Amino acid sequence: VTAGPGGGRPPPGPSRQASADAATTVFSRDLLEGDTLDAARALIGARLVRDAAQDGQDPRVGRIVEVEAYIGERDRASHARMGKTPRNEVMFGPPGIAYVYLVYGMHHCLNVVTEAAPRPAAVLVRAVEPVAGVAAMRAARERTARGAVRAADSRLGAGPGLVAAAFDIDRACTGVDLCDPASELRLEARPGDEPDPAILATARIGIAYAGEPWISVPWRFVAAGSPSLSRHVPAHAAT
DNA sequence: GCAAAGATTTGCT
DNA sequence: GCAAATCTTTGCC
Repeated sequence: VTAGPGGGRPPPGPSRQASADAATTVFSRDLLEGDTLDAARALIGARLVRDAAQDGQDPRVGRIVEVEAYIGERDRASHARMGKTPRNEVMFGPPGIAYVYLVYGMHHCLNVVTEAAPRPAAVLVRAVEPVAGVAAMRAARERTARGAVRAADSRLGAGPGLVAAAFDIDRACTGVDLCDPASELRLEARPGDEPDPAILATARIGIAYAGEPWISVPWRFVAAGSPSLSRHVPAHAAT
């Protein structure tokens, strides 16, 4: 395909105009198979990608800038704390799979399953910085909100429920292999020409029910200085 | 079978 | 800063 700037639509078939774009690579499943805290850090800067619903539209791409780790049955903040249930079953399976749940009866949250089966763990994608497909993200947000979305472009994915809304993610996405380049919803590696993000670690958000030490463990990771974080980062956050 | 609570977001005071 | 919106999942009777 030799389409010029703003040029034609991609051809049908499995080749996703691979030659026209800067080389993108799938996010390696190996990075998700080991320690979940390492996996969480590795996901900062990676891309969340959703293919366009129709030819001629831009795919949605978000740079992951905020995540949280939920690790094992002993983590009282994790959905795995009550053992395997119908809802959390996928957490006990292989890494790289999507786990999506509904929270507060209205918001969906996307997790990436980590660690080898049968260890239950996952990383919650809390915020992304829009990179491409911004119009599609806003349109999806407005469908969910059933009204105008006043947020700035940089804030379209600035929270776990907002990531799901902007990317049309719901529980039907549970089980999708996010490391499969053929998946409509997937992860891609940080572009090679982008520097390593500076990462800060803080306590996780919204888990006061879990008690200590789970409330305080620094298992939330953010890309320092991103305009798309769900919340402000404490000044003394660890690296 | 029923009650309670939740890995959130938004808008109003 | 606080409360409402909204419904699934889980725990207990």
